[in-house]
Parts: sequence; structure tokens; C-alpha cells
Amino acid sequence: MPRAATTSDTFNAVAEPRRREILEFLAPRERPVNDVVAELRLAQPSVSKHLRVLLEVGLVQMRREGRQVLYRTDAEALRPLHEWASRFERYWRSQLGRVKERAEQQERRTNETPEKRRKR
Amino acid sequence: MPRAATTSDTFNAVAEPRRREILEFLAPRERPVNDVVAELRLAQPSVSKHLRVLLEVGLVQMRREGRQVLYRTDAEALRPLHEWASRFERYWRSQLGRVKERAEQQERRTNETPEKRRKR
DNA sequence: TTGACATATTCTTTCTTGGGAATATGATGC
DNA sequence: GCATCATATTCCCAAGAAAGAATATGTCAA
Repeated sequence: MPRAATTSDTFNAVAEPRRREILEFLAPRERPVNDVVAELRLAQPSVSKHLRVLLEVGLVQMRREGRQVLYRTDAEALRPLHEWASRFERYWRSQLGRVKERAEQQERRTNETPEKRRKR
Repeated sequence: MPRAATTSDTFNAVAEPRRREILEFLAPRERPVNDVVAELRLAQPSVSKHLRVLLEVGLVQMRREGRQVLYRTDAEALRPLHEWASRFERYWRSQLGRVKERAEQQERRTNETPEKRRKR
């Protein structure tokens, strides 16, 4: 089974960094596509494609106005993500003492090959 | 450019539903791999691969104990995700009145083909 | 050592992605 | 109609992804 489609749900849609930037830009108020192109310095077709993905999962709303198409983030659609992460809040609260130690362990492991790691 | 690796960051790692389930299961306390296999009814190699991805982005910690390898969710690593979603909290609060209307629009659009949608 | 248990890796197959370039569609004003 | 602005789609490509099956590695116990 290949990886799930980016349009399958919110989690997959926001996995792409550019789409997260677009969502942030379109959160305060609606904007035409070209504003996104100019602000984020992306190619226009690229922006259109990202917006399509976001629209399909309901993360943005769209409205036609003359020649322009105005997009806006539908923040409500991000709540499931927020709530899912919230389920872990109680755990990171109780793990605070061990955080630094673990971060250091993790850093030591970074850039090691699987072979080296396996020997441990 | 193809899609970013699942190990590139937290967002990509949690885009996979099975990995989210694994994180939930391993949040309360550490568990051997086979417990994950049994509980989530996944193939053992599949679980090992998912755990590897989670380990590389720091979402789980690992500890060897005899023949077993114990894994545990590092909830702290989910905070960036939670905080990113929190940035949109003020927007969904102020958009509450329009939510139902939009959800209905979205539902009407679901299962429409791009061709139909384009005509609007 | 041998065998059994626990976990990890490799290989193959099927499928999706995001960028770039080119082109198509859509709306407006003359 | 025609040129122009604004946006969307299509085609191609390189890079992975996830599942399944088979196999490898590691550890303990007798």
C-alpha cells in the first residue's frame, strides 16, 4: 500500500510545509491567489495545486470575485489536529523532568547509521 | 520534487494513521513491540518500520531489556504540532457563527468531480 | 551449541507526490 | 471578437512510501 493521498485528511494535507505557510497567510483574511504567490514566492501553478488540496480537505474556503478567486483559511478545520495533540498534553506535563536528558540522547543518535544503532 | 520523507519532521511522521495509533498506545507507559503488534493487529515488520520512523523524529524513546525492546511515546515531541495548531485558535473562535453554513457547503462539494467544481 | 523467542532489515510491487513547463479556462474591458 | 489579466490543469519526472513475504540479527535458556 502506498502512502495515503494528501487529500485524505487534515494530517496529510498539513504535512507539506508550504501548505502550512499558506494556511497561516490566509488565516487573518481572505486573499486572491496572486497575493499568496507574491508573499510566499512560489510559482503560481504550485500555489493553485496546494490550494486545491487544502480546499478538498476543507482547510480553506473559496469565493469568486470578478477575475479573482479569494481564498481563506477555515481555522475550524484545524481543530481535530489540535485536539488530537491535546490528548498528549497530560503526558508531556508529567514528563517535563526527563525532557532534557532525552533530547540529548536523541541528539547523540542523530546521523548514526542503522548499523551502528543496531549494535546498541 | 517528490513528497518529503516521513522522517523529515513530526508533521510527516504523524500523517500516517497507524503511527498515530501507535503513539496513543505508547503514551501511558512503555511497551514491548509485540504488545503493539497484538493490540493494533498489525504485522510485526510493519510495526518495526513505523517505530523506526517515530524514533528518528524523536516521537518515541527506546530501551532494550533482555530480548525485548521497550518503546514509549515522548509526548514532548508533539508540542510543536500542538502549538502550531494553537496559532489558529483565535480564528476558529471568531468564526464560530459561520461554521455550520460552511460545513454544509463543504458537504455539498464532497464527491463532486473537479470538472463540475470548476464550473462554479 | 542449539533452539526458540523477539525484533529488525531487505526486496518487491503498487501508487502518490511536488516541481517545472506548457497550456487551458475564465472573466473583463475595449 | 480580441487582448489581457487571473487562475487552473495537464504532462513529465525523480523520489519515496507502505504492505507483504522472506530473511537476518540478537538474546536467552538448557
